[in-house]
Amino acid sequence: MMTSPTEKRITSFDVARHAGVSRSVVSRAFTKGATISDTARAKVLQSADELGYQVNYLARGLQTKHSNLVGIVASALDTPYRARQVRIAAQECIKRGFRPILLTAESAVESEKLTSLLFNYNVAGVIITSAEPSSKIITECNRLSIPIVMVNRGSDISGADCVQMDIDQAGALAYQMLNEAGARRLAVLMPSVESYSVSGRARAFVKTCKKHKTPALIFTSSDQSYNAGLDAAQEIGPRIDTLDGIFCATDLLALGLLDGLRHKWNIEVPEKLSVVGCDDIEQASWCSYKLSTIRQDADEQAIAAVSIMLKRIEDPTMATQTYIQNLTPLHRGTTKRPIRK
Amino acid sequence: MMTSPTEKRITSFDVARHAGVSRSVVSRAFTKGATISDTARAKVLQSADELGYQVNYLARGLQTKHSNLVGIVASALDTPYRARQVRIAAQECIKRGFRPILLTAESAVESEKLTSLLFNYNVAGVIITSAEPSSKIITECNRLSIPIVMVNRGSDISGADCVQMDIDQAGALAYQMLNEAGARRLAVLMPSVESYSVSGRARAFVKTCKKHKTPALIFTSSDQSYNAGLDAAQEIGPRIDTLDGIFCATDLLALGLLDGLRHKWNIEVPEKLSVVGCDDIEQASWCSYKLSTIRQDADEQAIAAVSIMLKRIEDPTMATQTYIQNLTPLHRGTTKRPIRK
DNA sequence: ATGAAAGCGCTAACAA
DNA sequence: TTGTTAGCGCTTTCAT
Repeated sequence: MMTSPTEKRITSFDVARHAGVSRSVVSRAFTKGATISDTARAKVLQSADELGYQVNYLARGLQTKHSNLVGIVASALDTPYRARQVRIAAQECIKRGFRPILLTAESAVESEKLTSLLFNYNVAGVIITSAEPSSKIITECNRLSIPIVMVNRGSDISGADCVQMDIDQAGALAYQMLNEAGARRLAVLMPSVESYSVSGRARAFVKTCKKHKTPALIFTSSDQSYNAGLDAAQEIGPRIDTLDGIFCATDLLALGLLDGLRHKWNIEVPEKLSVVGCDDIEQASWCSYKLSTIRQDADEQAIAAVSIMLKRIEDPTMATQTYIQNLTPLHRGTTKRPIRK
Repeated sequence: MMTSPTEKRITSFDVARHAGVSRSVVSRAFTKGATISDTARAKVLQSADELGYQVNYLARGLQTKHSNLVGIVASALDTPYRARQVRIAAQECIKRGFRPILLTAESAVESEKLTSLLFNYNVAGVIITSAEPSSKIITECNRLSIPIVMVNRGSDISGADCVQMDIDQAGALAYQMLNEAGARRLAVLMPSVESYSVSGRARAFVKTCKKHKTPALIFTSSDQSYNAGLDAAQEIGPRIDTLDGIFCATDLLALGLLDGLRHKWNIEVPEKLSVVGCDDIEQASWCSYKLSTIRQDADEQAIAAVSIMLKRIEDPTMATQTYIQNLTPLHRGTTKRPIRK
C-alpha cells in the first residue's frame, strides 16, 4: 500500500485535482440527486477510491445545517429489555443512514445535562427511552425544532411524539390472565418510584381489579430489578395465605419474586400462587422460570420510534403522533390454566 | 420565555454582539485554558445563557481537526455481559468529555463497513468489542492514525491497543475449580465458531487438563447463547455417566446447559456433575442457578479500554499496550466444595 | 454539466 | 487581554 508518509487527510480538493475536475463536481459525486454526468461521477469515485477519500461529515453538516447524527438517551442500558430496545434502535438508525450518539442517563438531572450536549452536534433528532427525562428537554428541543420521540413516557407533555405500550390493556390483560388461572385474591408488585409505563400498568391493573370487585393488595419494591423482586418475597412470603395471584410490573421483578418465593419460602408457583410479569424479556422464557407474562415487543417499539423520528425530520410540521403498541398475553408456567384447555 | 420567532440558530457572532466583544473572546470563553479575563468570560457566559447559545461542535471540530466523537463498535449488544460493557464504556466516554457513536455490528463484513462510516466523522478513537472485527479496520485506522482499542480480541494484529482477559488463567482456574470440587472426568462446552476470548479460554482449559493427565471431552455448541447451552444438554445428558465436571465457555451457555440437564434430564447439579461458567453475568447469581463461575469484570474492562484510548489520543506515539485483566474464581452452588471448607 | 466564489460557525495565528 | 484575519472542508447559488 503506497500511502504517503505525510499524515495529511485527503480532501475533496485532492480528489478534484486527481480526477481533473473541480471541487464542486467531487461534491456532487457524493450527493445523490445532484446533477452530474455519469462519466464525471465514475472518474471521481475512482479517484476517491484510489486516494482513500471519505467525505467529512463535520464540514458537510456545517454547510447543510444538519448532521446525520441522532441522539439515543437511555437509562439502565444493562437491563435486558432496554438493551434490546437500544440495540434495535441503533441498528435501525444506522440502516436509515443516521449515526446514533448513545447517552446513558441514570437520573433526571443527568439526562437533562446530557441531552443539552446533543445540541452541540446539531443532532437531527433525539430518542429518549430513559425512565425520567425532564420535560425541559422537550421545550428545548422544540425551541431548536429538533424532533424528539419519547418511548414509554407519558404524552402529557405536548410537542413530542410518543411510542408507548397500552398501559390500560396491560392492566386488563394481567387481570384476565390471573382470573383465567383461577386467582381471586389478587395483588400487584410495583416499584415505589413513579414512572409512566411501569407505575401506569400497575395502576391500570389495580383499577381493573376494582372494577371487577376484587380489590388488589399493593406491594412496593425499591426499584424494578431482580433483587428488588427478591426482597419483596420477604414481605409477600408471610402473607401468602391471603393471596393466590400477583401481577409484577416488570419481568425482572417477577423473576426475583419467583426465586424468593420458591427458594426462600418453599412456596410453589403456580400451585400456591399464580404470577404474571410484564415485558417478556428473554430470561422469562428460561426453563427455570417459564414466566407467564405480557409481551411488549421491544423491536417493534424501537423501529416505530426511529421511523416516527425520521418522518418528523422530513416533515417537521406533521401533527404530533402517539404510537400505541399492542400487547400479547403469554401463558407459560406460572399461571394455572383452566381445565377446559 | 422570550424566544424570537425566527428559527435562526444562535451563533458566536450573536453572543459577541450581545456581550459587546469580538467573536474570539466568545470562543475563548468556551475554551478552557484560553487567555481571557474573568470579567469578559463572565459577560460572555451571561450573554450566552440569555440567548441560549451552544457551541457548534461540528464547526469547532472542523477547525481543531478532531471531533470529540468516539466510535464504539459492539456485537450482541443485547447480551448481558456486552450490554454492561457498553454501558460503562459509554458512560466513561461521556464523563471524559467524549460522545460515543454506537455501531452495532453482527458480522465481520458489517463491522468493516460500519467502521468506515466512523471516518466520516473524524472520530477521535474507536473501541471495538465485537466478536469478529476485520483486521482491515485496524490498518485503516492506522493509516488515518485513529487510536483503536480492541476488547477481548487477540493482540495478533499489531498497531492496536488491547484489553483482554487472561485466557490461560481462565483455563487454569476452570480446571482448578472443577478439581477442587472433586471432578476428575472433565469436559468443556464451547461454540464451534472461533473467537479469541471464548474459544481461547476453552482451549486453555483443555490444555491444562492435558497437562494434568486428565484429558477433557469437547462438546461444541452452535453459538454462545442460552439456547445453545440448552441444546447441548441433548448431547451431554446421555453421556452423563462418563463425566463429573464441565467447563462452559460462557455463563449463558452454562445457564442453558444447567436448565437442560435439570429440567429435561433430571440430572442433579452439582451432585452428579459440577458446572463452571465464565464471565459472571448478573443472571449467574440468580437463586435458580447460583452458578459457580470465573468472573471477568466488565466495568474494569470498559474503563480500561476508554482510558487507554484517551491516553493514546493524547500521545499517539505511545508504545502499543495490552491490558491483561485478572480473573476471580467464584464458587457458588454448581460445584461441590471440599469438606475441609 | 461544470466551475468560480461565497460562506456555514468556529478557532488560531498574529498584531495591537 | 483583546480584536483582526485567515482558513478548516464542504455545499451551493450563480454564471458559463
